[in-house]
Amino acid sequence: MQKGRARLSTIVDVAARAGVGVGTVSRVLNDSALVSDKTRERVQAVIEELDYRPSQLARNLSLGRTLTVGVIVPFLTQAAAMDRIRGIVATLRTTPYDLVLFTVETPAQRTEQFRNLARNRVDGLLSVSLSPGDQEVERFRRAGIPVVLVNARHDSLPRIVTDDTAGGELATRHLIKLGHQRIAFIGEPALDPYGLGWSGCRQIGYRNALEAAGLEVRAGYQYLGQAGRPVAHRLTHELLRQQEPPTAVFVASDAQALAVMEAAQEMGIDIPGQLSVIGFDDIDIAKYVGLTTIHQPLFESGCRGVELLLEALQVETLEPFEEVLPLDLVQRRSTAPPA
Amino acid sequence: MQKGRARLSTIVDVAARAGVGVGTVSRVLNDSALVSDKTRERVQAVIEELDYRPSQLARNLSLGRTLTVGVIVPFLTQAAAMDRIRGIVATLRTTPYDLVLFTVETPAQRTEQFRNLARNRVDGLLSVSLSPGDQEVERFRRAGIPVVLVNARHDSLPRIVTDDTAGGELATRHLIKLGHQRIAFIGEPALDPYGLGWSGCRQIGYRNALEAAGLEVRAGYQYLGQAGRPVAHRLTHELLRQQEPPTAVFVASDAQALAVMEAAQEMGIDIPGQLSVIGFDDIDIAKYVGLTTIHQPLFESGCRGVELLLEALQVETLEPFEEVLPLDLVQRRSTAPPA
DNA sequence: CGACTCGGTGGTAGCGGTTCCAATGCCCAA
DNA sequence: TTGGGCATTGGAACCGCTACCACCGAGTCG
Repeated sequence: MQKGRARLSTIVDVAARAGVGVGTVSRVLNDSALVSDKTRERVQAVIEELDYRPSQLARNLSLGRTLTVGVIVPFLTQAAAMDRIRGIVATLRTTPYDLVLFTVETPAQRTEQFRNLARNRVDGLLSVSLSPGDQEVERFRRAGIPVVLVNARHDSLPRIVTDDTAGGELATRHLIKLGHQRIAFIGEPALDPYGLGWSGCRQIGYRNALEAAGLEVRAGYQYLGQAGRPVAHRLTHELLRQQEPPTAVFVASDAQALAVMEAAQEMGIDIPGQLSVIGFDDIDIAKYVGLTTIHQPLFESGCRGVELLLEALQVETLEPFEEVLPLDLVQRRSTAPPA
Repeated sequence: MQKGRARLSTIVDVAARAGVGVGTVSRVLNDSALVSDKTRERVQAVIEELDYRPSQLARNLSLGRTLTVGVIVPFLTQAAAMDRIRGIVATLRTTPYDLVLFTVETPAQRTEQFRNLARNRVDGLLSVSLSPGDQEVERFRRAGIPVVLVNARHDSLPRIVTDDTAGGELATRHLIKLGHQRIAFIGEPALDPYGLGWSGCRQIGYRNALEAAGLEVRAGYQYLGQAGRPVAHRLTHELLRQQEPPTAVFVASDAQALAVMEAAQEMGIDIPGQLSVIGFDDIDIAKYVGLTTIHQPLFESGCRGVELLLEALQVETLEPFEEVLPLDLVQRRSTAPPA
C-alpha cells in the first residue's frame, strides 16, 4: 500500500509506550481538559521522547477539515497578481491556515481546476480575478466550501472588487481632458466564459467616456491580446502604423502598459510627446518608470479577501455582498497634452 | 465528528448505484487494466451522473502521498523571492503536483515551520533561502520527505546556489575599479541559526575584495538590518552622517538597495555623484531605476529546484550535490567614479 | 450506606479511499 | 467430464487520527 518509507511513530505507539489508550493521547494532543495532569505529563514525555508529530493527513480525513485555504489565480507572472498574493499571505500568516496556490493560464486549466477544487484539500477558496459560473458555485455550495472572490464577480458570492468601469472612464477622461481625441484601448481577453472580466469592464468605461465626450468610438482603436511582451509589441506596432494613429492609449493593466511603452520607444516614438500612455493597477514599477495609472489597493484587496473568507469559514455561510475598493488617478510622466 | 455540511457522494455510493464493489470503482478511477469494458462504462456513467470526485483527503491517507510539494520561503515581500516562486510555479504547473506555500519572517516561525513540515501534508520540500540544521535534515530523512535547497546550503542535501562570496567580491571589485576607497556594506541578518546565510557570504566577499586591494576593512562601514524601508533609511542615515562617509556602498540585495537609494536621495545626496550604489539580484525594477547590480538567474533557480525535487521524489533518494548558477555584473547608472 | 454524580479513561467505529486476497465464472486442454 | 489457468470481481483490512460511548472509581448526598 505505502511506499517503503521509514515508519514514523503513530498515536498508537505513543499510547502503548505511555501505557494509556489512544483516546487519551488524542485528548492530550488537542488540549482537552479531560485529562489528569499526571497522565498528561507522562504522555507529553513520551511524545517528546519519540519526537512524535500527529499526521496531518489522518487528522484531515477524520476531521473533514484541512486548515488550508486555496487561492486560484491566473497569470501569476503579473505583478498585480503578486501584490494581491502578498496581501493574502500576510493576512493568512496571522491565522492557523496554510495556503495552496493554484495557477491558471488557459481556459481549459481554469475549468479543470474549478472542477477538482471542490473535492480537493481546501477548506475555503479565494478566487482571484476569476469568476466562477453558476454550476461551479453550486458545486462548491454542495461541498460546503466557502468561496470569496477578489477582483471577480458572482451574484451569490461575497466579493472584493473595484469599479472597473468607473476606472476605465476615469483613465479615459484624463486623456480627454488633456485634449486627446484619438484615444486607443489595449486590453486582455477574459479567461472566464462568464461575464466580461475586468479588462472588458475597463473597456466599457473607455467607450462610455468617449461617448460622453462626443468622441468617435473606433473599432480599429481597440485591441485585445494576451499580456506579455511579444503580443504587446505586435499590438503596439499595428496600432501605431495606422494611417491615423492615436495620440493616446489606455492600457487595461500596468503590466501590459509597460510592454506597450517599451515597444513604442523601440519604434522611436516619444512618450508622452507623441503618445500618451495610461495604465491600470499602479504596480511597484509604475512609480519608477513614471507611468500615469489608476491606483487600486492590490495588497489590501488580498487582505480583505482573506478576512472575508475566514469569516465565512466561521459562520458556515456568509450572505453574498460586494465590497468596492476605491480607485484614484495617479498622474506621472507618461501622459501629456497632444503635440 | 464532521460539521454538518452537505454530504458528497462517496465511492460507496457509486459502487452501490453501479451494482459493483468499491474495489472495482477504485480500479476504474485509477485506470487499472483489470476491469472489463462493460463494467468500466457503467461505472463511468454513474460517476458522471453523481458528479463524483474522489476525496483527496482519503486518497492521501490511504496512499501516504499528497501530490503536493511545500515551498518554504522567508520574506515573500521581496521581489527576488517572488521571482523564484514564479519559476517554481511555472515548472510545477507541468506536473501533477500542487504547491503549499509556507512563509517565515522570524527565527521562531522558521523553527516552528520546519518542525511541523515533516509530518505535514507535503511529499517534498523546497527550501528557499533557508538552510536547515542537521537535526531538521534528519527529521525529514526519517519522514521520507526529500528536501531540495534553493539559495541555501546543507552538506547532505541537493541544492541550487550561486557563489555569494564570489558575487560579493565581484560587486566590491567593481567599486574599487571605479576608484572608490571608502566602500560600505549593508546587509541583512540571517534567519538561520546555521551557517552564514547569503547576506553573510556576500559580506565575506566584500571583505575579501577590500583586503585583496589593500583597503582598510572598517567595522563602522558595515551595517546589518532587516530589509524594509524604515530600517534601510535608518542605516543609510547613520552611514552617511559619519565624519568620513563612504563614497560607495554595496547593498546585499536589490530590495534593500532600492530603499537605500531612496533614503540617500531624500537626504539630498546625488547618486552616483556623491554615492555609488551597487545591489545584488537584478530584480525587475533594477532595470528601470538604473541600479547597477549582480545579476543572478532567480526564475531559473526556482525551475531547477523543482526539477531536482521531482527527480528526488522519483528515486526516493538523491545523492547530495551542489549546482552553482552563474553571476554577472550588470552596470547601470547608479555607480560611477568618486567625485 | 447505597444511589448518583462526574472527572478520567480505554476501546472502537467511523472518515473515504487503496490494495490485497479469495472467490467466481469461463474457456480450454486432457 | 473434469481440472487448471485466467480475467474479473467483491469484500475486508488498513492508513492514523477524532469522537463517541461505556465504564470505573471516588466523592457526595439523602
